[in-house]
Amino acid sequence: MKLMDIGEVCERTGLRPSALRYYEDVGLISSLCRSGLRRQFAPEVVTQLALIQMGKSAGFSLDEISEMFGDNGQPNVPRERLHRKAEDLQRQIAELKAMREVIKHVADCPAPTHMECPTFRRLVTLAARRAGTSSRRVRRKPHLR
Amino acid sequence: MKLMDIGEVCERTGLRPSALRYYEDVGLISSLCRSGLRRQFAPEVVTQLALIQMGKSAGFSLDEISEMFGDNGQPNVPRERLHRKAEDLQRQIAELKAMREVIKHVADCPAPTHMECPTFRRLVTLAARRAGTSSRRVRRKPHLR
DNA sequence: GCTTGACCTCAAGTTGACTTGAAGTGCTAG
DNA sequence: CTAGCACTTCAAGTCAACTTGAGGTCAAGC
Repeated sequence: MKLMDIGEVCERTGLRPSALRYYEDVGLISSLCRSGLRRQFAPEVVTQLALIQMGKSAGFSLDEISEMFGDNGQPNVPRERLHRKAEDLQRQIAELKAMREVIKHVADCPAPTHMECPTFRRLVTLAARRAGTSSRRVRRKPHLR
Repeated sequence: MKLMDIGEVCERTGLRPSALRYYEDVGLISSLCRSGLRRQFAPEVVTQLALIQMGKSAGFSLDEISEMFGDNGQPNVPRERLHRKAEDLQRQIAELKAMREVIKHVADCPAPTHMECPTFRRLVTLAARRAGTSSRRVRRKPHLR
């Protein structure tokens, strides 16, 4: 089980060193030891980081992610709670689908002003009703250098 | 066509006055006129705001939203671009579904450590592969008072 | 005339998730 | 022995999307 420098982890995950150090800081991942000053990571962090990236793009905050999969990918949260997360996700999926329909409609509908198109209004008001009931929050645009 | 005070718009949308003023500031919505100091909004802003909320919970930034539906809900963006947005959304939907599967699995799988469970690893690596190809970014947790 | 309540403006603060920069460490190669 | 490189720490900066707070306006009701 060969250990990796931060640079190698970066290469394999596409993340930047500063991000990995930050994740370690907040306890999302951990390095096994140091070689001199350098952090040494076990190969599993690559999988863990994949999980983290997935969680992020699903709209979970780092806090929620570490809640779901503790320091080593183990969930430290009751099943019931996880099932609620899954339901949350289900709701967010529905919202995204609604949004996709609206966008497709806008792209293709020839009506001069969408606010007057009944299909459009129906899509939006339906979606708005749902939006009120959901509490999903989603991550923001990362600052891409 | 009766005009509305900011307070009424807030009531109908669940948004806070400060948010509406901010949206007006950045040009997402606009008030028709003032009565004294008070902004007067047309009833359509309610629909517009629903659209905005939908966009946000779909992970679009306010910038992207105003790009998609200009100041009055009219898109000022070529169809082709909108179709790309729809495809983006499709990808994000797939990611969310993957995440949902992972969570469901974690909730129910009896394996002592998930990192060793083959199903888990398969789900994660599959999802990671996809995550690399997508560029969807998603809004962050709002600061709920 | 005075209070109350709903609005207003403007500047500054907050949050999460990093990034940036300055200054230092430690191994390797020439 | 020195240079270079990949790493290190730590404090401060950045970004979007608001919120908060101080101080002001205005119409309505007592």
